[in-house]
Amino acid sequence: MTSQDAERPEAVGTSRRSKLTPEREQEFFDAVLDQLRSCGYDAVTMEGIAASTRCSKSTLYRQWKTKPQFVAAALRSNRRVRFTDIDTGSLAEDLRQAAAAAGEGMGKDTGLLQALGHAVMEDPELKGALREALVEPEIAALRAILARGVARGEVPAGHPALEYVPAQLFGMLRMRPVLEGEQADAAYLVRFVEAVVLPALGLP
Amino acid sequence: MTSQDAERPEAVGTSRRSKLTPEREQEFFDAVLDQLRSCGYDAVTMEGIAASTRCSKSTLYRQWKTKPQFVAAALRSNRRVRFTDIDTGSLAEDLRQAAAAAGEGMGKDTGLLQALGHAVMEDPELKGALREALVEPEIAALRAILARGVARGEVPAGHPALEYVPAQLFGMLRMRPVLEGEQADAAYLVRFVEAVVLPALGLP
DNA sequence: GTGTACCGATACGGTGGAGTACCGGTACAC
DNA sequence: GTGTACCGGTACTCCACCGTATCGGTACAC
Repeated sequence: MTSQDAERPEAVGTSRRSKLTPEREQEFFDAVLDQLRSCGYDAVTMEGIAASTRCSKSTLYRQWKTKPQFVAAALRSNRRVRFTDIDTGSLAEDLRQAAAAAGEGMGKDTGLLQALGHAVMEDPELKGALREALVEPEIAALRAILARGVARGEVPAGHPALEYVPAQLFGMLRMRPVLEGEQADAAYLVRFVEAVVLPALGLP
Repeated sequence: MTSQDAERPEAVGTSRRSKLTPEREQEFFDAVLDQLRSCGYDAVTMEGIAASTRCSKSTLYRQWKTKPQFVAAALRSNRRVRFTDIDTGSLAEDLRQAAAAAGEGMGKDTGLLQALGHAVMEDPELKGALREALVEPEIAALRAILARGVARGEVPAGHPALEYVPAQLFGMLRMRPVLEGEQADAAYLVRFVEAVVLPALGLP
């Protein structure tokens, strides 16, 4: 219960006005993201977050001016790319691993994408944070995988199926729950890659 | 403006208590659907719908007990399938036409799907209405197209890419706006079908 | 020890939407 | 013509949330 900061090496000489530790801040963000995923954007309330993290609304409003800014900050805190480490030397295998990685951990990010749906339309800051935190890094990493495959000569440059690969992966991830009522897990996505993506690219 | 019922054969002997004509009812539903598409579920308010259709909240609440029930009724009124008329005798051409049809008119339905995102989680009635009105009919029609192709021998039965076709189409429709910021129009979807779906099925 | 500045709690004003209640008008039945 | 039942309008209660203000407690600086 008490402030369990122990030592916090980065916050020594610098002028950190807020006494909130980064860990504490992350607690807020995690609460926001959980709430977003489970109940949608409108269900994220400053009062709810304050209550569930045992802080006060004042504290939240001291750090972030408005709710959209708060949510945007939480999104940015979530930035982390899953596809960057993938580089097996074979495009087919890279794509399989990307599919597996997507299935493993990305139900979460897809949930966020879903939750923010229309809220994004109205607040440009939210929109920017969403793209910056979730969409663009993953897309870029995926395109890098594809570019390496092209550079190795596995697929001819400009192959018409190339441009659709990222959207296909994300699309399947997003649509399977809607169409079939089941999560798009790693096994499903790997099967999809092997049944559709690889053949479309002319790979075995 | 006046009650333009003319004749309404179904409402003769039976006890139709409400004096609302079906056309009037459809006005309400259209307002709900428009609002859903443009601003999301939480933006649909009984007061807003009442105002924009020049009826009174009382009227709405006389017909439907709660807002979710009202929205569900509106969804069900929207049921209409777009893919059923497609049957050119060639699977490739059928899929091209389906893609075009999807691009033409279905930004609308996809908008609904998006708008209802999480609201669906909380109200089973809404969830049922959504599936019943939007998801299942289109999927079924698409599967029928595929089954005809299989029956004609254009694609071997059990081809692994078959099961993914509906999700692919819906997925692209849904993800392009997110990933590229542009609508997935008919031309885009037809190109996608030709670049990915047909090759994956082993069609020219 | 003293000061300062932040934290957590709580109370408050303001807004907006869900439902409800009531009322006058009117179309249709008979 | 009279009655009935529904429609549209409006006013109302209730409630949840945003964002602000105020206050006591306390950790840390010096």
